[in-house]
Amino acid sequence: MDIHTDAHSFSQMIQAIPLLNDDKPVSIPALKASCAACSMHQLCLPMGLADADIDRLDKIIGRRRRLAKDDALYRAGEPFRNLYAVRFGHFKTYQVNAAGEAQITGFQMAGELLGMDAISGDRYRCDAVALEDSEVCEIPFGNLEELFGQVPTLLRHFHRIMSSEITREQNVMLLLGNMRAEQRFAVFLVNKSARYAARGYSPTSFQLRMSREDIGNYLGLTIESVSRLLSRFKKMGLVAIDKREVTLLDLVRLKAMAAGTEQCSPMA
Amino acid sequence: MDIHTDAHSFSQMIQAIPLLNDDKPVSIPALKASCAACSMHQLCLPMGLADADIDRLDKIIGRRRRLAKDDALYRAGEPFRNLYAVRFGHFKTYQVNAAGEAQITGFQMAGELLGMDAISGDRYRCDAVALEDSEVCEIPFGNLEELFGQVPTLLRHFHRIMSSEITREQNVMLLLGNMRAEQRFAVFLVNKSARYAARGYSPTSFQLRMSREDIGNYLGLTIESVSRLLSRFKKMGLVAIDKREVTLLDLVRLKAMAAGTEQCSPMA
DNA sequence: CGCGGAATTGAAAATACTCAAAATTAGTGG
DNA sequence: CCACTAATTTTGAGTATTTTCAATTCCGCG
Repeated sequence: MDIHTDAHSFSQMIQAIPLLNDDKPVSIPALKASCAACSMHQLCLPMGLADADIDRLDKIIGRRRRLAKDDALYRAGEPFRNLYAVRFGHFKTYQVNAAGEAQITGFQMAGELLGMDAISGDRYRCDAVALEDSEVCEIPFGNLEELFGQVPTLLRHFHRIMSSEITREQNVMLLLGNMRAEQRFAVFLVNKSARYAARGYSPTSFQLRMSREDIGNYLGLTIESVSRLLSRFKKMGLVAIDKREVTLLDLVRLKAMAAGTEQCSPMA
Repeated sequence: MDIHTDAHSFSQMIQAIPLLNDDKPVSIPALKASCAACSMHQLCLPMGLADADIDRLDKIIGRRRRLAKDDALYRAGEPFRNLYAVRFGHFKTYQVNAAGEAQITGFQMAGELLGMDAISGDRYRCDAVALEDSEVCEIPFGNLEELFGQVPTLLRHFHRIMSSEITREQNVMLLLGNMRAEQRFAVFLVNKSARYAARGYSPTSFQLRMSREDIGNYLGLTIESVSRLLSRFKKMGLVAIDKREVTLLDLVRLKAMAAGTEQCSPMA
């Protein structure tokens, strides 16, 4: 309901952001992306590509899309045309079952690819929603497929990305299938830590972009359990938390808990 | 311990199976596969390929491998060279965490592809173990990648297969994240039913190839819970079971339970 | 026929959930 | 900018589903 206001203030904010395109004139409002200039190109699809090949990739990349908090990038059932690479901001993807209950299947951050689950059915399989004001590169999949024939390095990297997504999901299955609540939560925090570290941010201090409810849903726990877990971790000196700003005070112990080597007292 | 005996009797059995290769002389003991002649080629990698392209695929396919029950097709940590397509038999794949606990991430049957999670790390990420005497086609991934450049249809289908694997795992996340035990088990049965139906087998009567323990592990439940569930379903007239031979007596109601539309009484 | 692994069943315990209320935070309008 | 309202989060108490531990039973196999 108040998304409109958000979107408006966000579009004002956008004006202030310097455009990174410099190679060619920018057509407004359809911003074109430039992988070479993107800070995420070491993590994203163009990883490891020669400059010439990055240019070819740039040519097929569609416009950028900006989304305000709570905007849907796509929704389950919509026809699949594009993959999306997150430029900045954060997203969540979730599936909705027949009974209308949602399961969050992932949280995505800058440099990560969205929409790969849609390739097989020609329709998006889940909803992708921005957790904050965000920007993505639109990657028309048909064009990408054509490019695969010309840039084998790109194809190989794409396969690696899809493969890691499979691996990531297997790790979540492991988490949901045989970890207790406290271990799940430790894994969650340590995983966030590592991903921020990979992007040059602090591994011990970051903002949780999602609500407690989202965390709980992702971890297969209720919001109350997440809240209690957080309180307990705080009491144990493992973390400090102010609103959604987390500081990991004892990353060593958190990692041990995530690995299952160490455990703390019951919920009490 | 009696695996050796199994393997021996199995290798005897193998002698009796007529070889399907006819194009060229078969080098023994490295059996070559022929996709065109394979009963699974409508479900497997060659799906939708023109005859000429199937031939090209055949040329790169490595030997067939036969495995006795409990044999490992590959183990986590081994270098990744091949994908494997199941010709007949059943497999399970499982990950082992730092604490040594396993989580089964999938059960694979004829026509399904194994090893896709290994592409990103150049090593297998999980163990793949035969649930019964089985056979796979070895698909050297390097060769497959070369073929992708020449057979775009094959590439597209490969992407669809990887994408469906992502989708499948998302569905398991949904199952583990927010379903009660009885719903999980109903989903499990209905899923098996559909996959057998797709292969021309009865959707209402089939053998569970895995132990109760494997089922429990996969569903995030204990073996005791699975056993109780089975007893309850039997008492309700939903299924009949003799050892590992299941008959689904009320597929409609099972589907409703799987969808979350209907639920039965608590564990009592 | 007896051994051993797998499966079933029962009783007790524990983890996490539900329901409910209070406290905190974010958003909105004056 | 502040105050008010709505939403989110925290905390508590009681409950329920599933687990754990233990004892049988069932079956395949030697």
